[in-house]
Amino acid sequence: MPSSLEKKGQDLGSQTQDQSKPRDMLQAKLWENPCPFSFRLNYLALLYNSPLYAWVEERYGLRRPEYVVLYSLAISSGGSAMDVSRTSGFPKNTLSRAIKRLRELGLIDQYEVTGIGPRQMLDLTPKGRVLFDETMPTFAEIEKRMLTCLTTGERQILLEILSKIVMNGEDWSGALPVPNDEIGESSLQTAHD
Amino acid sequence: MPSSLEKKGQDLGSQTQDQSKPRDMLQAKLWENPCPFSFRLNYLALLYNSPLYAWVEERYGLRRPEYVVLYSLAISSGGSAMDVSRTSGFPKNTLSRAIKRLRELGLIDQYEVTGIGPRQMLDLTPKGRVLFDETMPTFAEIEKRMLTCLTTGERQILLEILSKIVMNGEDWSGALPVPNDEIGESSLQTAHD
DNA sequence: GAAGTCAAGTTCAATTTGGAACAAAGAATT
DNA sequence: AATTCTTTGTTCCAAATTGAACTTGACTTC
Repeated sequence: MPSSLEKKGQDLGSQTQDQSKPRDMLQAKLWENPCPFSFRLNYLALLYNSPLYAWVEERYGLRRPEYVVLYSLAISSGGSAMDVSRTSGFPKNTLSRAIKRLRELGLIDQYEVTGIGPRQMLDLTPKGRVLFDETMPTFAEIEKRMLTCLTTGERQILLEILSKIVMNGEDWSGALPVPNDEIGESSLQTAHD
Repeated sequence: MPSSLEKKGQDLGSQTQDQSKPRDMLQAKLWENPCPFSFRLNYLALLYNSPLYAWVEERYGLRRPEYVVLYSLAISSGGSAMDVSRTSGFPKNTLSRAIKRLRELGLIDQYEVTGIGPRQMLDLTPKGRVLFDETMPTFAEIEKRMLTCLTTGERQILLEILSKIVMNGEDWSGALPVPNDEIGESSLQTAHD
């Protein structure tokens, strides 16, 4: 449902002040945004994820964290819960529940490996592999469609550039700059608690 | 599918075996992923959003949907709840709550405009504008840091390409391909409920 | 080898979320 | 003009999420 943006290509030059507002807001977020890159990131991730995870849930009864675990294990040949957490952003207790359910469904197995602390290694069962092989093409197909409007060269450049940013993630993510911190008490009462 | 800058961090075996696995999963998601673009999208959005919204919540007591409303209204000079919903992905009831709280805090105003259905126009109060002006630079700064590893040309190209994909969003988002749909009952009993 | 430290995973409780039903204001159709 | 239809926004409530505390197992240091 979050995908019905601007059904008709109405001319937005009319300027009657209250007509095509949703389009205006999208245009503003695209072209008058102090964070133009971040917006595109979030917006595209949204447009991509929503229909796919809705489909997986409706058709396979797997919620998003569960499918994320399955997918992560599939392409990296196993791993631990913390691996999935760090590369997907879900907190470990959410993943703990997801893993429990996936095991109950017989989609993944848990190997107790001694010598690495309380860590437990996870991997797909054959059944889990079948489910992944069955669903993955749909994810790949939407990604393919998403990139159809680009030339082959553009697709290559895009991946290269994004890779660069990801690999430098440790440099920019983390500590905040907090421009006027420690001095300005902010215009708003810190109303939490 | 990987391009020229393959496997930069392959030499991390010098460390103990402790930290090697999460690295491996990240590398797998980067270079052996059938959806390499989607992963980068989600991963970068995560890395960007998490610290920022945590900061806004801790420092200003505003949760993410609330700040999203504020930000959206700020850069598009007002709008309706549905405008924000469609451009941000949050469902309308979540935004309804957020709007209510922002009004209670005196950060936004609600103008009843007759003649446009039940739609209500929202806009920032001066107080809301101050809060936006105070917080926005931090968001912009993180985005700037995120892009420091790129040349000016690369930044330009990146924005152009992403814009193209966003503008074609209606073409690829929406109906799913569902490769082997309608026939295979899937390998998993639809175990939801 | 015993105590302390640390990271991974689980459980619990409180909060947040979002689907569904509902209410309200125009617009469209007759 | 009356009756539907459509779109926006709100309320309700069940379910999901996640921070915090807790448990477990291994490594470190004495």
